[in-house]
Amino acid sequence: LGRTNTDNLVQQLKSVGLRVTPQRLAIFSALVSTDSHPTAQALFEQLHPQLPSLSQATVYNTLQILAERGLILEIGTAGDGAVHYDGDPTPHVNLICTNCHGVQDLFEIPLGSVAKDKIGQAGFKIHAMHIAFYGQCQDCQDAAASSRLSAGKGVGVLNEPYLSAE
Amino acid sequence: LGRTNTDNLVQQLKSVGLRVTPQRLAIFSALVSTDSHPTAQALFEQLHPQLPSLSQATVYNTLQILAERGLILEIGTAGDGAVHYDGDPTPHVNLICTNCHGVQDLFEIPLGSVAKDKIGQAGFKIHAMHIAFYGQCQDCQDAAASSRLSAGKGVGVLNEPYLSAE
DNA sequence: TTGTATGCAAAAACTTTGCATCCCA
DNA sequence: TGGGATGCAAAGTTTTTGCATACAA
Repeated sequence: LGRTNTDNLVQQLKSVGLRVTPQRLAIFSALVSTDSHPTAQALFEQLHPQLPSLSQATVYNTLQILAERGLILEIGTAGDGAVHYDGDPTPHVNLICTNCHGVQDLFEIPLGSVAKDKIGQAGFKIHAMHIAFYGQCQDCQDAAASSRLSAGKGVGVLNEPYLSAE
Repeated sequence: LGRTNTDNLVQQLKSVGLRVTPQRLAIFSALVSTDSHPTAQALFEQLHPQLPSLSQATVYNTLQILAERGLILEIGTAGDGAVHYDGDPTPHVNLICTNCHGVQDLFEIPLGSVAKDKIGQAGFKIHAMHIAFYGQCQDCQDAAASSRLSAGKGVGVLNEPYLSAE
């Protein structure tokens, strides 16, 4: 991994108010560098040989905080029992195989009647779908506003249209 | 719950080749009757008092098989560590609060620039989104075709456009 | 230096499994 | 009756927590 890329990751960490540690950089970098969608366990096993001092707790904590700050994306479950992570938080579609639990990405979000064609091109047979927006409900916003408890640096709110009409 | 409603659930179970047992009916019915998106644990705790013989394993197994057959929907994680279920498999958007982990439904799927307005009406502030299609990847289809191992009753494939353009 | 982040290990929580029994079709 | 479904309890995974130490800023 070149310096440029590492610098970029460092910038991102700093931009959301996180300290830059070797462990964080390793975890973040590994996730961003892969097209797979690993679990905390998988990342730990991948990194541990090179970074023997790394602990599982750190991996879990780090992934959680990176997702919280919007640097990575938490993918629910892929049908196995564990949480998977996606190093690219850019809005995109995941094609999740209910058989092998693999996850493919589709960056041109296909909508309307176009969906079938695009996804069909990937040879993917759809059984079910799930669309989720993560954020804060009205109640939690109200509670936060009145209690001032969550006055820290919050993550930004997406302001653009998330989906193109075609 | 009236007889009509129960009959409907019974029909659904039979239509996907599942036997009708008191436990299944109770679990299915409880999930369909609520607007919340409970976990296996939550359903167990809700039903156990009325159905003392019910075991946790049955709840986990039943939810898994109902989701497999498309009668209910498995929602990845809501940010807590557990799998949530949605009693309505009709394609719709979930608004998941990263603070309280509550899940709201939005049945008119808002797309394009309409998204912000519709979701804004719900008072929801979006931080991230996730769109997922579940199904079978090309490799698994090929493997199934050649080995004939998964020759049992499969779930149907969605054939209609999943999302309306507006 | 100061508060965050880490490592370690134990604990908690969630989920699956094996097997004998039961019971729906 | 026969194969699927259940209950029970134990085991397996995944994830969180507490606390002392280390370290980035």
